[in-house]
Amino acid sequence: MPELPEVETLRRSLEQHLGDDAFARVRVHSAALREPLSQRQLARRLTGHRIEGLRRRGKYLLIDVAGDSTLVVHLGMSGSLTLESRDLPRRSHEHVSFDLASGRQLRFRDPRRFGLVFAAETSRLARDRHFAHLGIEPLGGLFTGGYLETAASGRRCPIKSLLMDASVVVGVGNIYACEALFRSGIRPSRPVDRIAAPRFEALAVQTIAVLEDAIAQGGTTLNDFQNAVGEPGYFQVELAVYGRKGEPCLRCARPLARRVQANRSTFYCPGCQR
DNA sequence: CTAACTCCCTGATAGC
DNA sequence: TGCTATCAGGGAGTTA
Repeated sequence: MPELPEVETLRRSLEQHLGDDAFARVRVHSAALREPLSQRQLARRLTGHRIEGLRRRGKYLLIDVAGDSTLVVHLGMSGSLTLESRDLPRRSHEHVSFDLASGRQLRFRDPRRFGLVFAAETSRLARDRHFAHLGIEPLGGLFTGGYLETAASGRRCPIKSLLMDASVVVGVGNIYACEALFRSGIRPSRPVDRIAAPRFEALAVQTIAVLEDAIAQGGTTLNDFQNAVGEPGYFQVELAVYGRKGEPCLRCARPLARRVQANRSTFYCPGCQR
């Protein structure tokens, strides 16, 4: 389940291994993703263009090419983007392949097809409908307790919903929301209008901390996450609450609980989190 | 406006 | 062994 740390891990591994390269050919094998893939659009914007840089916005990976175009990739639930040998046979659920000038191939694979791949004009990307409504980057220096408190004003939703609201702050999915709330001692169901300033501050600090810790470990690999060259992450061994229902809390040893909140599994400690 | 739901998809796993 | 049910969830859309 790629969240911000996994996408950042992918970005860094691509940056490291891609080097100076260019798109030579784009092939769409199956177009039915979250939004229909357009071979024509991808080919027109990418073919023959040199790769100029790799960026990330929330959970979106952005590959900028010469000529004011950007390849946008969202991994959804089960997506992967890997550098392969061109000779390697196509695997199931490989929806797009990008031949590179160096002879290698970049492949997008996504069994559950919640992912997204498209190309757009770089200079208009911020106004694209996928990005226009997005909130701030949690690791961008503006994410503070005060920011969260302001975002919460006038709202009464559970704090976990606020933390996972991409129009407030991007990149925080179910796993890291659970972990950040555990680290800050806040119960996920607590209404945002019942949280005082110091606790918002703790939550901002701990959200940043858990994301940075996960990036340092190359992300979390529960089932299938891998970076651009097929390596897994290792943060799963440091998860304190996610997936640990019934197991002892690392802080107070009481059994951890699981509740369904907003149709998502929420893991927390009934003892430590209030 | 907010909050809470539904849907999309397939692989892994549990239960019988 | 082989079936069926359940679960995983980001983001868009719908409903109240």
